Amino acid sequence: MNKKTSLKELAEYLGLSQTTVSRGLADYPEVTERTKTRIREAAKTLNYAPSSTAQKLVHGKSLTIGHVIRLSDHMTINPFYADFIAGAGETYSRAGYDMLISMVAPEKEMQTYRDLANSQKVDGFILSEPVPDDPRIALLLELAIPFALHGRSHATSKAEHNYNWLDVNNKGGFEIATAYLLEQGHRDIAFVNGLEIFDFALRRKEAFMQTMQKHKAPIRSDWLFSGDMSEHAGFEVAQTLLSAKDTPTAILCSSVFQAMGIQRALHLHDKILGKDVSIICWDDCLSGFHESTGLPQFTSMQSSIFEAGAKIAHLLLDKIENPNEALSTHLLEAQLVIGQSTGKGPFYTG
Amino acid sequence: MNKKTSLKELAEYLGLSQTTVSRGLADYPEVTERTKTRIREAAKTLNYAPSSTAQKLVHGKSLTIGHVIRLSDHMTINPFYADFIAGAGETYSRAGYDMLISMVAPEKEMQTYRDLANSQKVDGFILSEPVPDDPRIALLLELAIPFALHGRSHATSKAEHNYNWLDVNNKGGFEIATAYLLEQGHRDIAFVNGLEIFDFALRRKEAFMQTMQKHKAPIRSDWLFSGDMSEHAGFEVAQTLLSAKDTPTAILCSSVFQAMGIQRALHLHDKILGKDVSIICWDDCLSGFHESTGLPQFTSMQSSIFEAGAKIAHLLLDKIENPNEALSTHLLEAQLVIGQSTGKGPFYTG
DNA sequence: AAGTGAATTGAAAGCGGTTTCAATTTTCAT
DNA sequence: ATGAAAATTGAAACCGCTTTCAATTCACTT
Repeated sequence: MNKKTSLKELAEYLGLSQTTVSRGLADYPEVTERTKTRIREAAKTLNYAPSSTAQKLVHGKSLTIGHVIRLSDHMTINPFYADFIAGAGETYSRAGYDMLISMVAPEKEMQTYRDLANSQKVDGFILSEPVPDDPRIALLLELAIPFALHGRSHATSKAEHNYNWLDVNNKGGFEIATAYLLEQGHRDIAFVNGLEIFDFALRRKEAFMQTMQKHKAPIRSDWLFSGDMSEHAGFEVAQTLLSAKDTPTAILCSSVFQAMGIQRALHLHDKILGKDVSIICWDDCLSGFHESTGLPQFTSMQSSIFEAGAKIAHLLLDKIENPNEALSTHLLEAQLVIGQSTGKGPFYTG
Repeated sequence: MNKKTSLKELAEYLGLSQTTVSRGLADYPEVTERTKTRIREAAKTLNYAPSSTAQKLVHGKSLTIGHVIRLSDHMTINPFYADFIAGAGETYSRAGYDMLISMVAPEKEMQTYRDLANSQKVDGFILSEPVPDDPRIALLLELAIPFALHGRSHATSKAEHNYNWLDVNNKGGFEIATAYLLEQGHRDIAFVNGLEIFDFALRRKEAFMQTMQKHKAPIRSDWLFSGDMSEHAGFEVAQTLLSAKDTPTAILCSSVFQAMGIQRALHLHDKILGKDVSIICWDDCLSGFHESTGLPQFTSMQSSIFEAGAKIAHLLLDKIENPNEALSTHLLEAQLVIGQSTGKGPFYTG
């Protein structure tokens, strides 16, 4: 239980002043190379490392980025978030920043942002899964703390958009997906969305509706679903769809999980995926789901959420280190990747 | 861009000393209720909150727990870890601790532990996914920093076991699972393990082998697999199994993902799950996979990894706050939950 | 040898709090 | 009113580091 050595002790041990030792360790030019070496060696033998707390205090920055994660009713964390965070975390550590993660019940969420900002535990935040007029945005603008938004938040009032954001082109992506299904000869397409309180889900819906209309394809309101992006939710929706007397020939859905649930239901109803029913899903490229080996199972719009995390971390760090620079925003494009879950529809005109 | 108010400013504003104000905010008994109220109100109007950095410095603790996550080759994060962290994080915030997550490439892992400990950024660590003779354990014991281990690490040398651990009873769980399959009349059972470098995988294998032997059931070495706990890995294994001329009637596997991959292969081979082939899998109760609604799809050994996270966080905080107390260890039991993936085998003797 | 500018080094202030210990004010019995 | 005890308050030290600014040492020129 060796108590940590302090700078003072190290300086005494060396017979130097704290000043010189501090400078030597920080590689200041005015310290002789000879003394620097002495200092470094002594630091090594005494196992000295500066207290980051003390450094933070003197520099007035926490060098820490906050991620507040709202635990849902079931006290769980969105699996996509893990990959997102991995991407961000990698960038932080490269830049010398730490990542502080706070998991809180929904009702404490706002206060958590307040506390973290006021007590200066973090220099900035990353916000995820925005809803329109997201209250967190208003709060953080009020607190005047830097942040970056993963996604976009439609603001009804002409509130300032004084923050960096990064989003994937949800609308463009689902336009491509819908158009692809139509081109392949599908007209009876069901749409299984995420929860339509979130900005991304609203954009995806817009894309589906507009593309269907543009191509004069019928939109059946009983084929529009919105819910959890879980396997179970996908299964339930598909059960409903497949039990009706007329069924769609294609389904556009919002997550790989939903797609898997739909697939399970298809098997139950003896339908063949990619033949009787085609599926396109949004794929955030969650790790461990489809190894790079092997053909992708589902035709999907792919976009790496890991990469999104890394990029948005950069956006935030830029903002923190150059607060007065122009805003930067970033729109990632999703790729249509043809898998085994889509085939020609009844209206195909080669 | 209101600069943060400091204690000094608040004191001046109130015409009091910093001492009194600090005490007032900390609710010391020697401060009159009247002044306390004054102080609190002033703090609110000036929007004052103490700098956590300064507090940490004076108290000599960081009130932060470190989780170091090794990013694998594919720069991804184990999805189970998300739930585990959610459980731990919840406990931390309840106890006034923060969670610092560091994502690092494998080669930097050890140095990261060193740096975090030496710079006193964290008061302790949680270690996950131990291997036998885990080098991290040796390191942290040497650094004399508290930690708790999620899992166990078989130590060949009689190294000190001077740390708290929490594990789920992997061996007991798979004994139950194997025995259940045997009781149901299965003898030709394949075993699909996780990577057998990890402690938990070794224990599970031991359980399978011993239980099979005890029941005089044949163990076929070409039916023993070890690999990633991914959907893809499960699929590949099942493809191999089902393409051979004789196939097992049951498969015991290590994760829900593997089970799903196996299920996919079964469909491809026109085998019916729970009838032609039974599956039992280990289920860490990952969020979003099976909602509480609906029957569980797979027969499985269930254990909540969220709960494990919460419990081990307590173990660690205890250790930090009472360093000299006796060690505590905890073994969670997994529950056998009968789902739709198991049925009677050919040797069933009702 | 003296003087000058450059290269090193160190004392002390400061970052923003907490806490010890002494000083001041109140309270209350005499 | 007076003094002692109790209740409040505050000055200053301290946590461990960085950095300003002044002091010292050194290298060279004249």
